Amino acid sequence: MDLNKLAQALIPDENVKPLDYYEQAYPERDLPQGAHVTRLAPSPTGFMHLGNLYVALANERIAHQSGGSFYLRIEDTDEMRKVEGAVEVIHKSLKYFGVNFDEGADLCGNYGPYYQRQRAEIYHAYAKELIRQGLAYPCFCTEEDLEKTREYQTENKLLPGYYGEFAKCRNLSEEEIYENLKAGKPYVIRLKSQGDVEQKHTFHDQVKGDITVTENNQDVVILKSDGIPTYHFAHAIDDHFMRTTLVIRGEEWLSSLPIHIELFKVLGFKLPKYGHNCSIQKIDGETRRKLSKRKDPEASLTFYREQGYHPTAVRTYMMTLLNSNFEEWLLKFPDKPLDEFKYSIGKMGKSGALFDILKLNDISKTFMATLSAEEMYDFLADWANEFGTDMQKAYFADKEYLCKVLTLCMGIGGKKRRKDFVCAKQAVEMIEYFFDNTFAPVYEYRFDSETVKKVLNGFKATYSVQDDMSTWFDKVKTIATENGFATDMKAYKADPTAYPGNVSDVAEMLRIATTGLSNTPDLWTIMQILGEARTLARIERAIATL
RNA sequence: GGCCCGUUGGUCAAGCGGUUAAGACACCACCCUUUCACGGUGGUAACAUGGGUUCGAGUCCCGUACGGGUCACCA
Repeated sequence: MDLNKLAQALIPDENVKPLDYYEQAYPERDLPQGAHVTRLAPSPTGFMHLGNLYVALANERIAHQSGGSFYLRIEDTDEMRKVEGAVEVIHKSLKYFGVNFDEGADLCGNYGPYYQRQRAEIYHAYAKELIRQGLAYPCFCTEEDLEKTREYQTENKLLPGYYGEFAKCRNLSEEEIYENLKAGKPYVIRLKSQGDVEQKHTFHDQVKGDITVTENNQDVVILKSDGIPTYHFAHAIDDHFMRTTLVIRGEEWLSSLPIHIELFKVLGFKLPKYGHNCSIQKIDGETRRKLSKRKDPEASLTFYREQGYHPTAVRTYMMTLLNSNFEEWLLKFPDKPLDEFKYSIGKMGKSGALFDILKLNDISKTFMATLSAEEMYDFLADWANEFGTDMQKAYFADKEYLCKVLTLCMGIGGKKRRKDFVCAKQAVEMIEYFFDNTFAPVYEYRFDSETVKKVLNGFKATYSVQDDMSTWFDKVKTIATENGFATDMKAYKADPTAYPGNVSDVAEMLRIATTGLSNTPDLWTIMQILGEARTLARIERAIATL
C-alpha cells in the first residue's frame, strides 16, 4: 500500500506544515536545572470542582517552587461539554484562591495557542506522519459495528475494544479505503497499536511510586470524524510542544497511561514525568465516593465563595490534604506565608482523603482570628456586596460602628482572640443582633417568666451606660442577691441546691434579653456599643413578651 | 468481570525491620472563667485479614476481604 499517497489523501500537505517547523516554533524551554513546567488542563464546562483547585495547587507549587512555569490549557475537544464563558470562570475562581498562571489561555505565552481547538493543524500534521509510517489508519466502522464486536467480546469474555483481530479496518485494502472515501463514509483515524497486553513494565509514578503498567494494545482513536483529536492524542502533542516536564493529574488517568506511553513513543517524543493524585472523597452512608458535582454542594468552588470561606483558609486546608508534612510546618510557622512551605510531590497522599468540613472550619476559624477588624470589615463587606441580603449590606454603611462590633466579636485587644467566625456568611449572621432592623430575638430562658421578669426589671431600674465594667457587674450581683441567686461561686459550688442559680444565670437572662442569644462576647461591652437607649429598649421589649 | 491503585483511631495522617505506634481535627473530662468562646491539662480510640520470611513485622513477600479507579469518536 502506498502510505504516502494515503496520508496525502487523508490530510493534504497544504493543510499542514513540515514537522520541523513545529519543533523549531516550540523549542525546549530555557530553564534552570530542575525547573518544572506544569499545567492545568481543564475542560471548559463552566463548573470548577474542588478537585480542580487541588490539582492546580499541586502543579502551581511545583512549577513556581522550582523556578519553572505553570500554564493553563483548555481542553475543548469535546463540543458537547463546552460552555460559554467557562474560561473566565476558570481564571476567576482560581485567582480567588491565589492560583496564578504564567501563561496560557487568555494570557500571553510562546507555546500557544492554548485552546486545543485552535491547534488542529499541528495534530493533523502528526496524524499524517503516523499514517505515513503505517502507525495509524482510517477506520470506517460505524457505532453499530463497534457495538456488535463489544457484544461478542463480552459474551465470550474477551478483552473489549478495538484491537488485533477485532480491528477490522486495520486490514482494509487500498481499494476498499479509497472506495469508502469516495463514497463519503465518515471515518476516524486510529493508532495502529504495536503493544502487547502480555507485556508488563514497571513505571515510576511521582506520587504512587513504582506501579506496573501493561502495554496498550488498543487501536485508540486519535482523530475523531470531525478531525478533532481525542484527549490522548492531544495530550501527547500538546505536552510535548508546550514542553511540559511534569504532569500531575487525577488518578482516573492512570488506566489510560499505557495509551499515553505508546503515543509518546510512536511520535518520537520524550515522555514527561507523571504524578497521579487521588481524588477527594466523601462518605455517603456506608461507602466512600468521589465528591460529586451533582450531590455535594461543597464539590463546587463557588460554594466556598458563597459561604464566604476565606480563600487562604480553603487553600490551607487543601494543603493539609495535599502534603502530609504541611500541617506540622504550619504549626511551627503559623505566621509565614503559605508559599514558603516547601512542597514536595513525594509527600502527596497515595490514598484518597475524605473531605472533612469540620477540619476546614477549624482552620478557617484560626485564620479568621488573625485578621484585624479593618481586614475583617473589608472581607465581610466584599462578601455581603456579592451575596448578602439588602439588610446585611446595610450593616456596612457605618464602618466605625461595625468595626467596634467586630473588635468585640473577634476579641481584639483581649488576652485571647475569639474564634467564633468561620466564614463570612456565618459571621454576618452572627452579628445581626447589633442591628435593630435585623434584630429578631427568640427568647429561650432557662428560668420561669416570673424570675426573669424580676431580674430584668431590677436591671432596668439600675442600669446606667456610665457605669464601668465593675460597677455594672456589682449591680448585676445585687440583682442576683435580691432574687436569691448565689454571688459567691465557692458557696454555690459547695451546695448548688441551696440556690435557684448563680450570677452567671442572671447574666445569661440579661444576655438573652438584650441579644436574643445565650452565646455572645462580653455583655457589658455589647451594651456600651448599643448605648443606653437601645439597651433599655431591648430590655423592655423582652419584658413585654413575658 | 478484566486490568490498575489503595487499606494505621470517627477524620487527616507520622512511621521506612526493634517506638510506651507521633501530631492535628472531632469527641469526653477537668482547670481557667460573671455567659459563650478562647486557652491549658488529661482522656477514649488504630496497624483490614490469613499465611509466610525473620531472633524480631504496621514496616518485606504471597493469598483473601473490603474500598476506589478504569474499560467511549468524554475529558
